Amino acid sequence: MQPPEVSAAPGFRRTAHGLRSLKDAGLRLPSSAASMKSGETASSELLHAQLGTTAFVPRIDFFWSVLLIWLIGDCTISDPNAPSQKSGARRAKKPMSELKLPARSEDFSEWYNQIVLRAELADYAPVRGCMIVRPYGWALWENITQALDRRFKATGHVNAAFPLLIPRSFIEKEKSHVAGFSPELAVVTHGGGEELEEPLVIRPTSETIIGHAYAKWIQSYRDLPLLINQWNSVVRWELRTKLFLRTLEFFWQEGHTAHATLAEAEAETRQMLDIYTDFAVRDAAIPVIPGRKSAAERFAGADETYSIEAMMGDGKALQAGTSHNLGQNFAKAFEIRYLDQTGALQYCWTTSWGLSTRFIGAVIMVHGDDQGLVLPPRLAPFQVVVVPIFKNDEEKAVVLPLAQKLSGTLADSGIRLKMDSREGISPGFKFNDWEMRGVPLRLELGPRDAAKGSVVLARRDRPGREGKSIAPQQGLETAVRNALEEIQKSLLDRALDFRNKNTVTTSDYEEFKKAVQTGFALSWWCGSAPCEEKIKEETKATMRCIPLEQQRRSGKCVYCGQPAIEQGIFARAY
RNA sequence: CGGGGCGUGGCGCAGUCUGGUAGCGCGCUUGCCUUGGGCGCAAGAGGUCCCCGGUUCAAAUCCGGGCGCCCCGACCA
Repeated sequence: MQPPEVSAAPGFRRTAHGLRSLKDAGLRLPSSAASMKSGETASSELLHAQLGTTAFVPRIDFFWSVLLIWLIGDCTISDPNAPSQKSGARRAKKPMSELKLPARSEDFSEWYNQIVLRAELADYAPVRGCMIVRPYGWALWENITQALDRRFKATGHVNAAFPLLIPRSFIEKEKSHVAGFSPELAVVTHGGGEELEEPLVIRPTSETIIGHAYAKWIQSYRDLPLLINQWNSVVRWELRTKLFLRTLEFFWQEGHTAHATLAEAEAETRQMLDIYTDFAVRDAAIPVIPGRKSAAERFAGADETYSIEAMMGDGKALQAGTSHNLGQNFAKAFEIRYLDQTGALQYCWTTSWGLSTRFIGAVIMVHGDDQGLVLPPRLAPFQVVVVPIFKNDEEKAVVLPLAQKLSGTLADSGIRLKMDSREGISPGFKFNDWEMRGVPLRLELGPRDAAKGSVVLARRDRPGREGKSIAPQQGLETAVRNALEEIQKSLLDRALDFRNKNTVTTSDYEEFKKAVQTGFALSWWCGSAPCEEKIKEETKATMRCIPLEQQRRSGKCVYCGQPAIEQGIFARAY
């Protein structure tokens, strides 16, 4: 069934709370039409009966609609050109637009909000700007944390936990750090009913408190490198928030390392950037551009900041992970020193790196489509959903045990699987439901399959008939694994293709301005802050990063025309 | 922090202008019926109308104050 065209759409904007609605996305009935619903139920049956048997459909149709209007009073039902009252009545009764997401191409922002809520990834919390991560969203986050944690451990890092509360004086010890963070600090002034002597801040990041600890723990070059990571949440008092992308509190990991030399610290910084890149590409199927940040975009307190930048489905950029070389800034502020082999006292070189729940936003915005979420198999909480189909006890007795058996086999082989045995819900509903929630592969198993020894596989990355195929129950595990691999690959290919199509390499400022409206511009930049600033003012695009991979040529700055030796990615950003 | 919108069963809204019985849809519960792309029928449960104060015989509605949320513009993962 096609979603109905409800004629009153223009000008009928959702109200604020409508944005939260799970159920009425896109429903734009005028109140008069809505009120028709109550009166129309009985009549609609009548209409069906009449329409089914008469040759004078158009006349009868008109007659009945007039009667209906008359009965109901002030009712602006309908478009007289509607195909028939039959469908008209059904529409009013059960508008499918109610169940449908806003189209991604029409309202990207609203589409995003709806997906987060309807796929049950997260919900709004009672405090402005905070989010509740729901089990399904948290399961996704857990898979992200595991994929990263594995990589951290493999490169010699260990996990620990540092406190939530930090003495305010700590934040003030590193001057650019204070400048960067003080506007967004949450400060605790009272405890135990008394005003505190020294206010505490809720960590916006943990460089300072970890610096304090490292100063105690590090004495000798033998204590280095120190490689610690922590999984936690931090608070930054943001003014404009959006679930996952920007919330007051967010979850992340922050790695903090100390090294004997600048070279080592730089190598660590770059290694972690590589790890983020590898994770994004291989596990999340998100192509990213690893690069160096300009001075203006650098972390408060870092000598050098690197990031991976990804293109979202609307052409905007999202910083998906960052890695900082902190030089000796924090080492000096917190006296993190060691005795080297010659017995000389040296300041350490430190790094920090983080990836947050914002990454979930990237997954949504890179892969999602009009049907909802699309999750890459390697991160999906459920890689496969099994929908059994039957219409009576007899069929149920055949189908259900078979579905359970096949599910059991697949689950035992390590495939993350959900068997949807909810009763009283039609298979069609389940199809749509799990598509909205992004499950990569659906297995449909009905009486016909049971008889033929087959299963229907439906790929989420190709909605509808196109993505369906029939596989034998024998050797299903292999077929499923192959399908998941293919989906993983096709998601990456598609995202990469999209990014390439929407990235323009240009030295012409007019062309540049056009490019950053819809995607990325790769352009020569002279490296001066004023040019960067002007570009931002004039186009709203910022310097996302200077890609690590550079051509060896040189060129002219896209803004000022002065000689430039590096090309940067410019884009509007989240 | 500036501009706009909103606050009424779980969710979305009507009712507020013009004061007098709190209503609709969805969802939920129970039963029947259905189930290969968002089923249907019937019967139920569920509300301090954001808070405080005022006016009035009477306030969801009028007046004053407060709180909260969402959306659009300057900083950040």
